[in-house]
Amino acid sequence: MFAIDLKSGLPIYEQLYRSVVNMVAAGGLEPGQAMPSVRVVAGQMGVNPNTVQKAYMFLERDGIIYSQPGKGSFVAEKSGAIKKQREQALIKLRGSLIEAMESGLDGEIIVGELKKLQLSRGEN
Amino acid sequence: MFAIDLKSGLPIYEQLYRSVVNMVAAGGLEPGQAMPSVRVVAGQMGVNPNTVQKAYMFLERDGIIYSQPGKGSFVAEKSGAIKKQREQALIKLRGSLIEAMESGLDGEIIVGELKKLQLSRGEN
Amino acid sequence: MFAIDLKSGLPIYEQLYRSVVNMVAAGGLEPGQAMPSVRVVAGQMGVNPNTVQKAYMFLERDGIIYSQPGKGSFVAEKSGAIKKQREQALIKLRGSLIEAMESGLDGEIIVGELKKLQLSRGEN
Amino acid sequence: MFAIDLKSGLPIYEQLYRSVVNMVAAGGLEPGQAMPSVRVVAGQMGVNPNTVQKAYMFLERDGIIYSQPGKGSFVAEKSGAIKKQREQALIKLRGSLIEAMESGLDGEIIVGELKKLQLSRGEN
DNA sequence: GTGGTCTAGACCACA
DNA sequence: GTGGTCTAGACCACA
Repeated sequence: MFAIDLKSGLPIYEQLYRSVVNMVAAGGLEPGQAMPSVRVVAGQMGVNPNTVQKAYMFLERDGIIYSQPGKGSFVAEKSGAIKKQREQALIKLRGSLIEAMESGLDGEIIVGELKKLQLSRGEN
Repeated sequence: MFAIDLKSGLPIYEQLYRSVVNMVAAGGLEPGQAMPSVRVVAGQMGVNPNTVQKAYMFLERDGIIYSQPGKGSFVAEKSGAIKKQREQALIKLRGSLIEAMESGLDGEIIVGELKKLQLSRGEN
Repeated sequence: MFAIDLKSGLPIYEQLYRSVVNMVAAGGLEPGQAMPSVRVVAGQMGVNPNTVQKAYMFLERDGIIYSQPGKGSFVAEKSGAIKKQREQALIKLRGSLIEAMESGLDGEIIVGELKKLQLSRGEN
Repeated sequence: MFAIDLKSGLPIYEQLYRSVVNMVAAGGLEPGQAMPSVRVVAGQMGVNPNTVQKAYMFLERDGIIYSQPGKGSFVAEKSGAIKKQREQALIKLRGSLIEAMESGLDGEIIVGELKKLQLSRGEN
């Protein structure tokens, strides 16, 4: 249903959050589509309903989904998810760049890594 | 003495660990040099000795320092620790770069972030 | 629950660590199985939770178990840990054999020790 | 003067003890020969006199050296040192064998290691 | 004095 | 309830 890894160390609600964001951004969840209910997700993934509820709360706060009382939760505009995903990617990237530079990795090596990845992705 | 920020959310022992690693990498602590004792660090930083002990334990485990009960703790050879640190930073950086590109962040934006960081670090 | 001997001189957390490693290696603890909680182990063995926590921390660091805050600790895949353990045992054994031979101990005496141990273990 | 490794983790007095035992057993220190005084050893090795004193105390207790009040310490019979060395090697070997077997290493593998070492030493 | 271990007990995020 | 962090304070071997 959603991709979570119990061994990853990341809180499960955080993994659920990201999984939904990524699915909306990638088109796996269409805008307007009904989200599975908290209980269904919890049941199918063998996870505590409180945990799913927490993920949904943050998703709504960030405008990735919206809830209609009595009807359930629905997927919001795709653009919001994409924006959020980029924000998160950028924050993480900044952290990695700082660590890389603090460890003495040269700027050229970093740009080299980037170019290698661009090439490999361009060839896919 | 060492840089820690109680509000950062990161555990204190983890901040101490990183602070020492960075100082060794930057040459602020020379190989063979005596580290300030667990009790001294605890006293000067207003932190419990157990917390400092925990940081020192991880530092020894990772070969950054070595301890001699009864004598004190000493900075280990620089090369091993630094090399390991760079490896880890590079692996993390690759992951972030892939995520950034998958989220649609442009290569130019990424290089831009790198340049911003280089400037801010160069000006320090 | 786990085998510890307060008189042995070895730290309690180290004995707990070894006991768990041996049980996983011997199949007494199956991969994926839930470990008894830190508090339960502490209570049943008459030991402080911090001490058990320390053992669990090292077990997780070495990939013998993995922890999920809020859920519990679980036995990890068997293969990785065991393989590592064997490697370390073999390296240590080689060192001991060299020392034994250098000190003039005969090969037959060494094999005799091995057979004695095999007998005593086979009879358990 | 004597072989000690500050990073080894073994107490220094224990390393001094072993170093003397090995030197007597190997003939580097002759029976009847005067041992360097505690102060000289401490001075030359940059070690606390208390530490050297402790090593000498155990060496005398185990009959490796003997002291003549007012004259100093002297190397005892070679046979005592050799016997002690073998004892220690055997104790260490037993520990390694137990660990090796607990980690699941087969008895044949262990004997194989022994034979490999015997061959390589026979060819030296 | 120095590192290392341990107890007792508190508080936190997460489930 | 569960793991994780932290304080306060004791005790030990070693130097």
